Amino acid sequence: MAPKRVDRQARRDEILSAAVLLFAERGYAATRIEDVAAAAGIAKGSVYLYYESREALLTAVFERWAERSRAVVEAALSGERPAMQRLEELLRSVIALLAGEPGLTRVMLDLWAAGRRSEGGAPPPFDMAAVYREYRTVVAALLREAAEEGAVRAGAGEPEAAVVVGAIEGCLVQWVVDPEFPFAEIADQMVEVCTRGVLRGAAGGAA
Amino acid sequence: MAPKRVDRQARRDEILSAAVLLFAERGYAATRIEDVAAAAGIAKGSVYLYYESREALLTAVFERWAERSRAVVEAALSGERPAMQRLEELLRSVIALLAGEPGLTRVMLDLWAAGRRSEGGAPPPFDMAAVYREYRTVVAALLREAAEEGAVRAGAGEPEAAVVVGAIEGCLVQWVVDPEFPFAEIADQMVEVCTRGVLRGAAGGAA
Amino acid sequence: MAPKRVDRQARRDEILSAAVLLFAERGYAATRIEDVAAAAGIAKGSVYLYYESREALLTAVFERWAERSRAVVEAALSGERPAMQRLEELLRSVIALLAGEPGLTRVMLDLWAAGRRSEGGAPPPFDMAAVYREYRTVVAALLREAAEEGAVRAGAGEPEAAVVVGAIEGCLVQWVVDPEFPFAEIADQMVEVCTRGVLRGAAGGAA
Amino acid sequence: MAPKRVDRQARRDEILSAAVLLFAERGYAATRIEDVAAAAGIAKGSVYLYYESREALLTAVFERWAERSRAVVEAALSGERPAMQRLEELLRSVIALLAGEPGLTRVMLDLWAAGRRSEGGAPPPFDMAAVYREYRTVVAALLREAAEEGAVRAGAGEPEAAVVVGAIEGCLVQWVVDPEFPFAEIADQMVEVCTRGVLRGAAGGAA
DNA sequence: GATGAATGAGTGTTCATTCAT
DNA sequence: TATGAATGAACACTCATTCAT
Repeated sequence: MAPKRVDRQARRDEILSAAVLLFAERGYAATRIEDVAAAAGIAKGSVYLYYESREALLTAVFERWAERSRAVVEAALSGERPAMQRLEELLRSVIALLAGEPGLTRVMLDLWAAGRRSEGGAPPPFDMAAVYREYRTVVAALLREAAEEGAVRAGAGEPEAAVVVGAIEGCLVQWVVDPEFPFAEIADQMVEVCTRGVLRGAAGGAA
Repeated sequence: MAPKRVDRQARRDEILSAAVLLFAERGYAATRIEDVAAAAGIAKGSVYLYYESREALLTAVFERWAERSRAVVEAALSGERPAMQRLEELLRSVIALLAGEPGLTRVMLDLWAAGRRSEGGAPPPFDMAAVYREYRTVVAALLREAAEEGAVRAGAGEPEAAVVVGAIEGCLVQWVVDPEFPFAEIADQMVEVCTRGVLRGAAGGAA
Repeated sequence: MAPKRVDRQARRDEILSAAVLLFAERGYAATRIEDVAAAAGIAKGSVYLYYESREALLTAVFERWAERSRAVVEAALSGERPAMQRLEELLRSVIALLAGEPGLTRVMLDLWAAGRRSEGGAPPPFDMAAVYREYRTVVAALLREAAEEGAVRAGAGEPEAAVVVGAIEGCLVQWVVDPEFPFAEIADQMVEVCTRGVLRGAAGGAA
Repeated sequence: MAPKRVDRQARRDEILSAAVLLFAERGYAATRIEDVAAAAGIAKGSVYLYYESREALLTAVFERWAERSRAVVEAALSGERPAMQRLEELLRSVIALLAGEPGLTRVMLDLWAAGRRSEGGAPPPFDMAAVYREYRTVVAALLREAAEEGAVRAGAGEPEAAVVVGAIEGCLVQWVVDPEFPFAEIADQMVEVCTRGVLRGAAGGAA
């Protein structure tokens, strides 16, 4: 009549954090449920009280990241500043988010990979492609707005947005592949190259 | 001469091609040695006559790709054109290489992932980080050269190079994650954004 | 008196009934303690307040059935009618019992199976063989009595009793294996075949 | 080029025999794949080279038994003797088959049980009910034929057939549950009770 | 060289049972 | 007494690798 009380969500988070740590360290493929359990300080079977399966853990990582990502995007977009300013802010926010969560970020590789899956049967448990689609849409919208405001070259659209998004993700890749890579430290250059390019005599106002 | 050699190499290549195909399709983790053997039209055990282990196959994929990559870089760098022209050519070549080998390219995910590995013991069987380091070095060198020629903003160096390299890799990611993504079709925008940025009136007639 | 007792027994019965239902539906092997608990409307752990173990549940099913069975046998045997009449009554009672408790009956399979068990170590928790031994003994006794009364062929004994008992159990098997099988509906034929056989010109009085 | 040769069917049979032995001894539920492998003198994984799954092993037992059963039935039915003679022969053959394969026979329990399965999803992997349906059909046909020949009571049909079939299965149950039970030894009584019943003076010299 | 049967370590998942509340 | 979270032994199945032929 006095059932044991447990903060389910808290426990879920603990487990997930342990999983993120391990996934980041050695990758999803090399991480056993038992490792996660041990890292979370519980028994193997207990993981299943909170997550349906090993894959559900990866999905949860995706969700944690997607949530963070969404929050950052929304925060960056609100406000009345000029579009270009909001874009720059968005880029800096995303970079800061990624730089601030190295664990979550290094799992990205596995999230990208899990988005695939064919043959086997089961469809991917989450839609990574949609995330990038949305990023591009948002950035493209800002670019168009900025073009209207005269700040950006007319005609800039999704392709340009893809490159901007890509620049960040691509730096991320370099960081994931090489922890020495100074991802956080080159935020300025990411923004600058995206806005002004590398050529000399680039237009004034930006960055 | 060494007819056996020729034969042997041919067979190695066949197997590797089969492996690339499968790795691209379903990922390294989901590809069994037996699948590779079947796709190559040989028996499971025979794979081991040509490759030490399953992982050696992935390493070989890396090597095939690194080789192609090196060739492209070298080709793009030679010649006497202005540095900026060579850089643009390099970017276009790399993009063309990637776009032209979708299979190899989609394995990139697994190559990135295999570059990690800790705890387990064995060190990564190949050094992905080195590849990007080299890319950056080459691009940075071109940027500096171009700066001396007055084409590029003074001070551009490794960080800017990282962003340029990242832009391509980041678009690659979007393509790998979403086969619908028009990677090859946005080559121009990759180059343009990297060189001139998105701002209006940025850098003159270049690119 | 012992209100707790009453309560306790009532609860035990509820749980057991839930178990019988589930065992009948999907078999003992496929029935989890948690299923039983849920079906009984209590928590998993509470089952253990009433039954030592999962196996104890099966044993209790056996006991419930053995009890019913014993009651029926005793009821059928009492009285002063001719032995043959008592035998027929016994058969009909047992058939009615089984037909009237489809749930309990369909668990028979698991009770038979649990009677085995070797190697593992623990001896069977209840003695199914003894039940059939007793059935045979009772029936054989009736047959002998009936023989003395001139109703039954002289010499009929345990073997004949086994066949009579078997006829019922065998029909039961057909029913358990195939719910469409009209077990209850062929009570007459079970009795008739056992007493008069199938041959033409069988002696009068029976059935 | 000289692939190892193995008599696949022979190996399958060896494994199956080992399985039958163990299933008979301790039941399907208590028999681990590893036990079967050990009993067959091979490694765990090798079992899977010959059988898809643990359940496939049980299905194979069913098939081995169904095959034997079918052969016996066919053999008993052929010939030109009076129907009643063929029926008796059929009964004796089936009894002999069962008595001669104690292992196979004691697995019957698990075959009966596996014929059920609900809820879980997957349909039963084989159809035990169909076997008994066929038995009844065959016996009923013989009874009708015998009735036309004047040997059997007019009107005897499926219900009577069910009882006859049941008598054998029911004795089987008693044997399975109690290895001491003299199944083989009471063949005569099974036949006699089924044909002439137990009543005195019942049906004349038949059987 | 080529084969594919054999191996057995490795792992996700289940579930009876325990026990703190 | 009742609960249900926690445990961890158990087990089916997979697959890289080996090796007899």
